[in-house]
Amino acid sequence: MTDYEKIAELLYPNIKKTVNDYINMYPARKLPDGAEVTRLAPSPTGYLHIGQLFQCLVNKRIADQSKGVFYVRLEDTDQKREVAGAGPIMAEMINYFAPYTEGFHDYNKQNGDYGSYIQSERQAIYLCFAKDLVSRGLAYPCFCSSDDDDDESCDYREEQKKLGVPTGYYGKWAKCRNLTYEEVKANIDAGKKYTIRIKANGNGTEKMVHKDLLRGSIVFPKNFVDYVLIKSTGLALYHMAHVVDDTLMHTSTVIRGEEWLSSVPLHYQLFEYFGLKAPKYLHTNLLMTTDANTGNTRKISKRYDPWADCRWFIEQGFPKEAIIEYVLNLANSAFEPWRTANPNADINEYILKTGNMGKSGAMFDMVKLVDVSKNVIAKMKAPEIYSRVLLWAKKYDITLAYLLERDKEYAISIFAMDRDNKPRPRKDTAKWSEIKEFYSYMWDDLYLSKERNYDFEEETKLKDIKELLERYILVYSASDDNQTWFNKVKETASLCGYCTDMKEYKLNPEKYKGSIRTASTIIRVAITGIRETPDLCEIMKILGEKVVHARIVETILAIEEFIKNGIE
RNA sequence: GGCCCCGUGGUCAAGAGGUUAAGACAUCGCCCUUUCACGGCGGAAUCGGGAGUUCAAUUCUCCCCGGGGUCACCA
Repeated sequence: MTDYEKIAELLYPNIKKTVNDYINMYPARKLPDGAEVTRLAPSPTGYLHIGQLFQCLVNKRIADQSKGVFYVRLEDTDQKREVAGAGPIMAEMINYFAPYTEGFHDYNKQNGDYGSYIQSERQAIYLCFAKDLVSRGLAYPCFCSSDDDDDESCDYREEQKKLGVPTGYYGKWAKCRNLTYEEVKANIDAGKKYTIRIKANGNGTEKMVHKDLLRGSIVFPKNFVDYVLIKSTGLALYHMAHVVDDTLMHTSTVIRGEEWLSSVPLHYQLFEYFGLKAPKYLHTNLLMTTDANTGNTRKISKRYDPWADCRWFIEQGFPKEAIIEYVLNLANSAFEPWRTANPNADINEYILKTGNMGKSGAMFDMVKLVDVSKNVIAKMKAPEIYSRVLLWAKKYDITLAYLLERDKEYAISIFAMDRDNKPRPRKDTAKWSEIKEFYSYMWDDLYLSKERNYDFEEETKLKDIKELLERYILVYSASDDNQTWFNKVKETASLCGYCTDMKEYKLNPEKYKGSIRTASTIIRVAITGIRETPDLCEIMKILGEKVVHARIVETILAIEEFIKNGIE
């Protein structure tokens, strides 16, 4: 037995399995040629971040389009940062946007043959791999930390900064690197806690090449820092878990954010030490935003940007297709031309090519999302909008939900306005939360409960409004078709001195009180309170004779009141 | 500061030695129109800077500058 083997036994007498045992336990997946196995590995520290969704969608697409597998693994090795209950909620969100079968769903619900998909349950595996490294002298126990906290008590970092050399545990600062069996044993016997560190073989000048699926060849100095692999608690760090898990779970391509690029040398070293083949890597760009206060570009943060949390978009009522489309568009610029060419194709038919993904940080543009969302909603028919809005409203707006359910047909007819019967549908709704306010005049419950604030045009005189409405109410009939309806509006307008021909009006505006636009606006405002609405004739038909009548009369009365008070 | 990534209009970006430097969103103007939205037409707006290589550089090389990431017993 070598000293290394003796140390390994001393540290982990109960680990009997070998690395090979585990490797044999999880044989390669049976998948068609070219199938990619990808994963999302969130840590349960909060809720799904929009940047994670970005990673998630790319991973999912790459797997699906190659007939491979996309799975979810919970990286919960950091108990300190863990937020209770966050894991299952994250899984639910991932599943909402990118349905998956294999992996973690809940602490008592996992699917797949390569589990556990919860890292805290994999401790024995990591320790086995660590023991293997220790027994071969490629890793070693380090006692440099103080007993009760995770702060390295060695103050070598300050010294290194002063010296202007890279910070880290290496070289002469790596005091535990060459401890003998006897020294290790003495420390252990003294009850000292220890971490396991990799014994790096780079010297800071030796180079290595990483071939990234997106970024091409990148030259790094070979890793020369003895990073911690196993914490003093016995739990693994990301680097160790990544190498072990992605090997055992047979991940073919690791797609992760650019923030991981700088740890690639460490990961390669680990694979090399284990004699394992590293997966393919793709390091994506990062999602950014402009800081409202400083004007600087920065990473999207949960602290400052409420929309960093994916739930925000759902609460706002953005359809998930819109969110997916926009994020995919950010990930891959070829998406938008594809969507233009295939407006009705299922999003799962899109083939995402890794070569033309963006390399530089992408600004998250809410305005563009809104546009994408409007287009997505514009493709929906009224019944679909109805069920979508209802589903949303049940959770976020019970008043709306009540109105929708009270009279389903009525609600659908509202959503059908300027939409189902038009070649080019309206594009004015981006999210469900806008619906209630936008169509508030369509429900008396909402309309009557609000303070009336007639939005007539400034220059229109009250007495003229009154006159027009009084005349119009006499000819109005709920049974009129669109043409008849408009003819009546024109006749009334003409009688009151408005010009019904826009060209004529533009030539001689002084001859008239206003144009047919002015007259129409008066009726529109009398009925809806506002100047901008879908087709007025349709609105009046849906509202019905009684309501239209009541609203016009109410308006006339209100105007009389204004006039009485000397307002013109 | 060391190492690494990135740099085309306000935003996402196509272009890979020779182009009037695409397209989408936003913005401005006009048209259509009973309002708004839609739609149509048009405008303004971009190759970070400097050296090289070349007959020719947005495109290749180098330097600089700028932005970002990372240097934890976090992921």
